[in-house]
Amino acid sequence: MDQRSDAGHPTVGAWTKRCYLAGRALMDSTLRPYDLGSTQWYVLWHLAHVGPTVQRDLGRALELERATLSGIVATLVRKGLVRQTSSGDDQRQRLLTLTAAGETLWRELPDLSFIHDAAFGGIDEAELATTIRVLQTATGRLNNLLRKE
Amino acid sequence: MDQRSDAGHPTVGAWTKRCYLAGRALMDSTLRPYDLGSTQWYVLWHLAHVGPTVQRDLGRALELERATLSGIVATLVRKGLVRQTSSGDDQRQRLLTLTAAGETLWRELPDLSFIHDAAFGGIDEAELATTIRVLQTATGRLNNLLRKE
DNA sequence: CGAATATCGCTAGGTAGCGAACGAATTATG
DNA sequence: CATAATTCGTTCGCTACCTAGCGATATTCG
Repeated sequence: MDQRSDAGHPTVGAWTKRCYLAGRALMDSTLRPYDLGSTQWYVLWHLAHVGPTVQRDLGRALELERATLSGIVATLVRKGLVRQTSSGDDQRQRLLTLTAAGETLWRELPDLSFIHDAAFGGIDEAELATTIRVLQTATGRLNNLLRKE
Repeated sequence: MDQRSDAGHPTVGAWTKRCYLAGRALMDSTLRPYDLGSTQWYVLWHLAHVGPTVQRDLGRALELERATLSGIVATLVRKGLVRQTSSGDDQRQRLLTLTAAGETLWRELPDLSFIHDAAFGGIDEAELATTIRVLQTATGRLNNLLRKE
């Protein structure tokens, strides 16, 4: 979504895309030596910090569709980093746990918080708050339109 | 790239992702009846407004890698909407032109500018300017880090 | 209780993005 | 001029997002 105006001057939409893709690119390139994608990293992060999690809850936490997470988990299982066991309560649910290999790899991984700091560190707090409010407003409006279709 | 903080409160990065994805989702769902993706729409837009364009220049205008655009153009060619001819000057270059079918389809397509208006319309100009500046700064920093790797 | 409904995870098929590597063509350089 | 370096577009293989639809399980409700 470039959303650049006809005149070619920069729009909020265009910068939103650029910024999102640049951040993801830096995450990806940092994680490339570990053969890990950015969203795979978030799954490991969650399992390492929160502990074993039912797939459904993980999907809600990371704001991913079931199908999307399903594929990412399959990759991590194939790599031997995550284990899927059937949860006792609900036979449909799958409980996700880090394997020993997953825990070992997690300890080797670099801290990725430097990316957010590098991007937004030192910027005036009020301006950051404004940015969040604008993006939040726009997102809400877009999701409203989406739901009405 | 969620980039949500450990505490879980919203970060600029998280909202950047949400906003970008919400905008693209609305574009995609608007274009679904025409069996067209958002970036395909941008290619048609450019060819309809600017005229026949060398693939390389189109890639720069839309800020897409050669490989990415290559695939998108292939799809549009397969659909019979765009024609690829070899440019006279440089035998490597490929000139892109709308076919008759492409021009016909373009005339039927809805105006998508309502999306940007719906998202950011009515928001204080100064706040929008701040948002752009923050995102622009962050993007620049991220790209700097990327280049240094 | 039994039937309709909802939810969980998976598969299939699609778009959009990337890097790496390659052939062909062009440009720069020794 | 000949060779080296670059550029253009393609292909390959990957991540990450989506919708639609399926089977199995839970839940709700008549």
